[in-house]
Amino acid sequence: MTLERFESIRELPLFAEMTGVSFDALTRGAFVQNFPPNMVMISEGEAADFLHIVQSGCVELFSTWTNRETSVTTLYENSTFILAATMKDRVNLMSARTLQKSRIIMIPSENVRNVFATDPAFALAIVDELARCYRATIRNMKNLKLRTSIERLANYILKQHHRQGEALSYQLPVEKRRLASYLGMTPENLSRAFNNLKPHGVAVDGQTITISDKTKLTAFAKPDMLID
Amino acid sequence: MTLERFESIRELPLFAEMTGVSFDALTRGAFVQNFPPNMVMISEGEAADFLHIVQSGCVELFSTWTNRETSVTTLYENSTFILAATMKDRVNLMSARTLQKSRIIMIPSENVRNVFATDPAFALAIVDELARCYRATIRNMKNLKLRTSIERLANYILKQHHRQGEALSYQLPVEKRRLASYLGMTPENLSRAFNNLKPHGVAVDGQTITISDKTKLTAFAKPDMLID
DNA sequence: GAGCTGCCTTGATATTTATCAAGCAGGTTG
DNA sequence: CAACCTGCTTGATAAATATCAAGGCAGCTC
Repeated sequence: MTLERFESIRELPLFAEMTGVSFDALTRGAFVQNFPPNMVMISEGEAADFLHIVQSGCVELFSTWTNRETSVTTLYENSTFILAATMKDRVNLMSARTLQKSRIIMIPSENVRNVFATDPAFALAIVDELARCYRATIRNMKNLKLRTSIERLANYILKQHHRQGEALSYQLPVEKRRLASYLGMTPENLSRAFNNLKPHGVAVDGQTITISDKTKLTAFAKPDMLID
Repeated sequence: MTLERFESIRELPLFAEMTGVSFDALTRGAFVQNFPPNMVMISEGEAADFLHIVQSGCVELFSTWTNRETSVTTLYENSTFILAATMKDRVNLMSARTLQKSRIIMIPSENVRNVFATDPAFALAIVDELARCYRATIRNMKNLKLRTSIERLANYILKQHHRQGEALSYQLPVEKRRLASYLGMTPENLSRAFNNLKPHGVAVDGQTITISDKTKLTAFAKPDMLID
């Protein structure tokens, strides 16, 4: 029987098309957990025992190596994570921490693999999600390898502008130091990069970004369908 | 009926577990094509009409942006590519060129999607392959963001050493300029990076790498299960 | 309101990486 | 064999990026 607390995810693309029986099988043994901000929920190298879904709040995936750390991505409401490790029954390659108070749904990995084998609609949704995440990562890597840090920032500003309904003025969704890490630079350099973008039509005041000349910014950023 | 020329891939993990009927449906309309070296087979932005499999030879996936180019990965015998774009029916995010004379098997993307929906064993194999590629890309990105170019080279040398049966002396499998691009640096810098590794137990002569002090090299490279 | 604290910014400097310009070596070709 | 290629290397220099050290500012706490 489907518990009420999982209703919120039933309509997500990943679960919408599967049968009710499959959904019940999937959520058997699943649970919801509340986390305070800045809490490491998952450490890289651990077994992926649960598929995670952000019900509310915000989660950062990051990785470390010899005292260095880098932010890989930030996830918001309705995003899933740990899907690839779940499907392959392997350890996580990334760690996860909450950035805000967050509610996370956790579905036993074994359920995911079992239902995958029996419900074709779910299988299709899983493949779709995996392929989407994979392609997003390829784009991310192209961004890192083909652009300078200032170009990456310019394109980030344009993408956020688009995501926030084409608003010419908007708030950054994350702290600057995390943005810096996501874009592959230091916080100091991010500050300087914002200054470098002034002549290209960008004004910054705290968390507020204002695009004063979108044409100029676009000309500089050269956004690309196959990266952004 | 399965044509003889596709027998060679029947035993690959991606196709081994599916039914004969499914395999026939999959390879209907498929074909084999021979390419000379240094031939661009696929350009990013094009529709992914075929799933590609390297039967023999060697293929480089690469990407370009505003007159810059970067090598993303190099594929050898029995590797598939364009799988994510095939499953999502989207354009390719990367271009592909042969590095040597190569035989490529091309399977219509529509067949792949159709058989995915009807053959659970194939569906499982597809997900496995996608998740594997996705995780490889995450590792690649961690390598790029968490390490300097010299550290990346040191770990590359160790990985090849392992791949080539722990041989302390071996040939680089690709040209140095492509290796440089793969590792996210210029050919000039790759040369200098090799020089920098001399005191860490690496000797280079043309395409031949010799590890003279594996302990020292390993201490410098700090290889990591979650990256390499 | 005084004093913290954490994040961001700025300036000075160092390191890393790229660019530009020769030059070299091995293989190919006329 | 000489004249090319082409890819690699080296040196000099420039650009990009990181590090270190203050300092500023907003939001807390007491």
